[in-house]
Amino acid sequence: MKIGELAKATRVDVETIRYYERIGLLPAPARAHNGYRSYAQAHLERLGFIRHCRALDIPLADIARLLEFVQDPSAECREIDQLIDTQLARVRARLASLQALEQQLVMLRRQCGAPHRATDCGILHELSAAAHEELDGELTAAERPTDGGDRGRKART
Amino acid sequence: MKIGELAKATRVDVETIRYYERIGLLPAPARAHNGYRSYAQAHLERLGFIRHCRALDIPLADIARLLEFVQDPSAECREIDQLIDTQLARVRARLASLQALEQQLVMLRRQCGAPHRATDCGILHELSAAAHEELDGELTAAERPTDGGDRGRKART
DNA sequence: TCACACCCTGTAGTCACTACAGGGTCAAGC
DNA sequence: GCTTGACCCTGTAGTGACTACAGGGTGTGA
Repeated sequence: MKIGELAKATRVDVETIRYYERIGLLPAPARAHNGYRSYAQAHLERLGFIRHCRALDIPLADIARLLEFVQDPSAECREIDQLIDTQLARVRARLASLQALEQQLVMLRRQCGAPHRATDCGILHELSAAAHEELDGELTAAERPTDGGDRGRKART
Repeated sequence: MKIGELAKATRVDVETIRYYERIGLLPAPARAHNGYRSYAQAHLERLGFIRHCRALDIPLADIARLLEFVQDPSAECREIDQLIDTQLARVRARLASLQALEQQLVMLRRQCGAPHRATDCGILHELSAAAHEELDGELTAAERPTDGGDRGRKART
């Protein structure tokens, strides 16, 4: 099947499929006479696996590890458990952080109700007030944006 | 104060401060005779504001908007409310998504308890089984990784 | 003087995509 | 046969919010 067909079958974007191939997550398929990629059933299954993992927010590096286990019948299940446990911990940490965030946003939102000027806006006052209490640890569970924390973080070894 | 001092005072990384200056979020400060940046109190306050917003996961573009309101005393509070409401909605959507994710991971984790081989791993079977039920909409609330959804997404206009 | 912490600019990399440029292929319709 | 639009290709760059590094300058205490 051609890449567009695979994309439709798995609901993974064509460009994402090519990206996965480029980074080695998905093996390069055979090519038709016209240079088009020609995917087999194994590719469909593998991409489905990948997609399922992505839906669980599992990082690509971990997915690669899981795929290794799929290929290695002698591997121990323990590591797989650990991967899922790690992911579960990540999700839970993020959940806790977001719950704290929500609370803070709700409280912040309460600072402003009736229409008035920006100068009188409780939200801005609250956000600005924080600047003076910075070292008092006012930002507790939301001390750092944990969501974007990995954006620029380099795992260089 | 020098950049390192500002970084320490606000707990924002030196490189992040320079990044904020580069993108215009933080005005360029005066320079000492040796070319070093020399920050005033206003910078400290502004950066504190920014940091507080970041801690609330507010995107930089929205923070820039909020900062405009701080500078514009005649602006209406309504837009500030909307920004916070939008962010609150984002956080809540993400919370819902993560909660669904957690449930799925918990159930997935249950597929595996006792030590055994990867071939017998219920987790792998479950992740692989999804590949055959792809079009049945098994991936519900976690249909797409919503967290990374903005990673490659381009808001090109 | 030396060593080390800090500072500078500019560039590139992280993560997981996503978009685009420029060009080729295929098939249906005219 | 020609046109058109969908699909395909490779290679490159951009997204958002950082983060790291190269190469070089400054300041200060020992």
